[in-house]
Amino acid sequence: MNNIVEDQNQCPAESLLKQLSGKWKPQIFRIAVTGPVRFNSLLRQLEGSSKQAIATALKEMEEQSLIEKTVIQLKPLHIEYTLSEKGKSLIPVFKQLEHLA
Amino acid sequence: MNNIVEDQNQCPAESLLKQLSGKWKPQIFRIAVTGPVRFNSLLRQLEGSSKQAIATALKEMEEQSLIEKTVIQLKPLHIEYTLSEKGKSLIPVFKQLEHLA
DNA sequence: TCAATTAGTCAAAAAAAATTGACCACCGAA
DNA sequence: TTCGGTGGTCAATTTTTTTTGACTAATTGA
Repeated sequence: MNNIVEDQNQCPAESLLKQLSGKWKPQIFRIAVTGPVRFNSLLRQLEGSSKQAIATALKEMEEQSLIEKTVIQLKPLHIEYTLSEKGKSLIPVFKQLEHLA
Repeated sequence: MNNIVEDQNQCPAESLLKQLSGKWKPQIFRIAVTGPVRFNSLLRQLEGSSKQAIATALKEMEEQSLIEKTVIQLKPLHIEYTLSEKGKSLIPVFKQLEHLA
């Protein structure tokens, strides 16, 4: 997924485009725009998805620093995923895409 | 690549994002912004690409109506690919992405 | 006539992405 | 103590995407 050395991107948009590519990432992003997001909640909202699908998407988005994972509580386990600053900076791009579509 | 029936997209940005996904499409798009583009010229510009790679990307972008194929001349064969209106409408999105990157 | 350029196609193989289904551990409520 | 919810992991398989390399066919310039 990630190329750091091999990508000497002549095309700046490309890397951001790649970070949002994948079957579930755009939908997760869109839901995350509205507020913090939880694993099992996503699983229920995204019909046709699976634990694995969600887990992979969240992990990659976290690695790309699009979202941040926060342990809210341990005792009854409660984890939240939130858009990072970088993630938030992509909101206008999404808005523009939605405007076009 | 295309889902028409199965995609009842809740996520409008998603389909446009998918149309620009693929290893070579963003780069081809970016070059096409600067003017009409030819097959072998792309092949030379995009290091690491191949005829097949370029052909597939161009074909899909044409199917998605992002670019238009025009036969300029037959006798010495000359074909050009140009951004369509839909393609041009994505330029601001690209600009925004480049601005962020 | 030979070489290069134009713009491709086709099939096979390799690599990457997505799906499927089993498994885990912990907590809380009934 | 069993059931449902929390948030995952792992391995195997399937599907999709990308790569590789051979092949085509017409035209132009030397």
